[in-house]
Amino acid sequence: MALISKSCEYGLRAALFIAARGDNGFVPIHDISRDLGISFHFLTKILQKLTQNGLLKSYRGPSGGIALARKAHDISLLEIVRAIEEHDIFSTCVLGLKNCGDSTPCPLHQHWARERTRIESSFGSMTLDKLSKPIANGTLRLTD
Amino acid sequence: MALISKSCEYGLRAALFIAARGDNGFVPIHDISRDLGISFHFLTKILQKLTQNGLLKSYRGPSGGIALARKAHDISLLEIVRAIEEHDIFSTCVLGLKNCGDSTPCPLHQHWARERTRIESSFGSMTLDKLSKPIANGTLRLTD
DNA sequence: ATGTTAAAAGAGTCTTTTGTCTTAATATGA
DNA sequence: TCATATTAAGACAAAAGACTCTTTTAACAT
Ligand code: SF4
Ligand code: SF4
Repeated sequence: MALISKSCEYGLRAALFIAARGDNGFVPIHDISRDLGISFHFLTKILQKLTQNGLLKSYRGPSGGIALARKAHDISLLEIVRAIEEHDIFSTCVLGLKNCGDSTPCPLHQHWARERTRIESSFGSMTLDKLSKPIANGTLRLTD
Repeated sequence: MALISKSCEYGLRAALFIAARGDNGFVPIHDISRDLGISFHFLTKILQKLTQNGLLKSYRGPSGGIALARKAHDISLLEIVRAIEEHDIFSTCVLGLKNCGDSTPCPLHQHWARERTRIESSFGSMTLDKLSKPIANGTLRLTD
C-alpha cells in the first residue's frame, strides 16, 4: 500500500538529487546509485524513461551522465510521476472501479475526488528547485 | 499505482455491499462474489481477515454467510483498511524512506504529511451506514 | 586505431500480489 | 445417518513488480 511505486520513488529521489547538486554538469548514474543506495541498473532504466520524456538529458562517455533537461524551477514532481507511472492515480478510483467520474459516482467519490485533486495540485506545485534547496543545505534528507 | 491494494478494494466493496442490504441476516459470500464480480475464493480469504479482526461475523452451513459484527454506524472504512493492509499508508513516506517523521523530514514532508492525515481522517469519518444508504437507493454504484 | 568511460537495451531471476483449486470443518434438515 | 450448504484453510498457478546481469552503442582520450 504505497501511493507511488518503487520505481517512481527512485525517480523522484534521483531527480531531486541531481537538482540539489546545483551545477549543470552531467552526473553519472553510478554516483546517484551509490549515494542514494539504489540498484544501478534498475535506476538506469527508470532514468531512461525520464530522458525519453524530455525531463532529463543524458550524455555518454567519459564525464557523461545525466542532467536536467530544463531549469529546475520548470520541472514539477507531477511531471516526473506521470513519466514513470503508467496508470495515473489522479484519475483512478479508490475502489478500482472503471468509468470513474462525477456522473457515475461510487460511494467514496465525494471524499476521494477532492483528496485526489488536492494531491495532484500539490505534486504539480512542487518543483525541483523549491525542494532541492533545503537538500543542498543539508536540512532535508533523500536517504534512510 | 493505487492508494490501496486490490484485496483492500474488494474488502471495502464487500463491506459496503453487506451494509447496503440493511437486514441483519447472513449474506453468503457466493452472493457477494457474484454481484460484485469478485473471485469467490479470493474474496473469502479477504473476508476472513475482517472476521478475524472482529469487523464481520460468519456462520457456516445452510442460510449461513457473513454479517456485520457491529452496527453499520460503528464501522469506519479506516478500520477495514487497517484490518486488510499490513503496512499503513497513513504512516509511511511518499518517498519510501524509513524513520519517517517531523524530526527527519524528506523534501516532500511538509506537503505529504498534511495530505496523509487528511486522507486518514477522511477514511475514519466514513462509516458503513453513511455510505451504504445511497447504494441501497441505487444512487451510488459498487461495480463497473 | 585502441582502450576506457558511460548510458541504452534487453534477457533473465526473484519476490509479492493476485487469483485458482482442492480439501477440510461446521451447520442444517430430511 | 446422510446429503447439502456454507465458511476455513492451505496448496498451487499466474501475473506484475522489483531487481540483476550481459551485451551493445556512443563519446572521449591517448
Ligand atoms: S466515482 Fe469517485 S470514488 Fe468512485 S470510482 Fe469514480 S472517482 Fe473513484
Ligand atoms: S519526512 Fe514526511 S515526506 Fe519524508 S519520509 Fe517522512 S513522512 Fe514522508
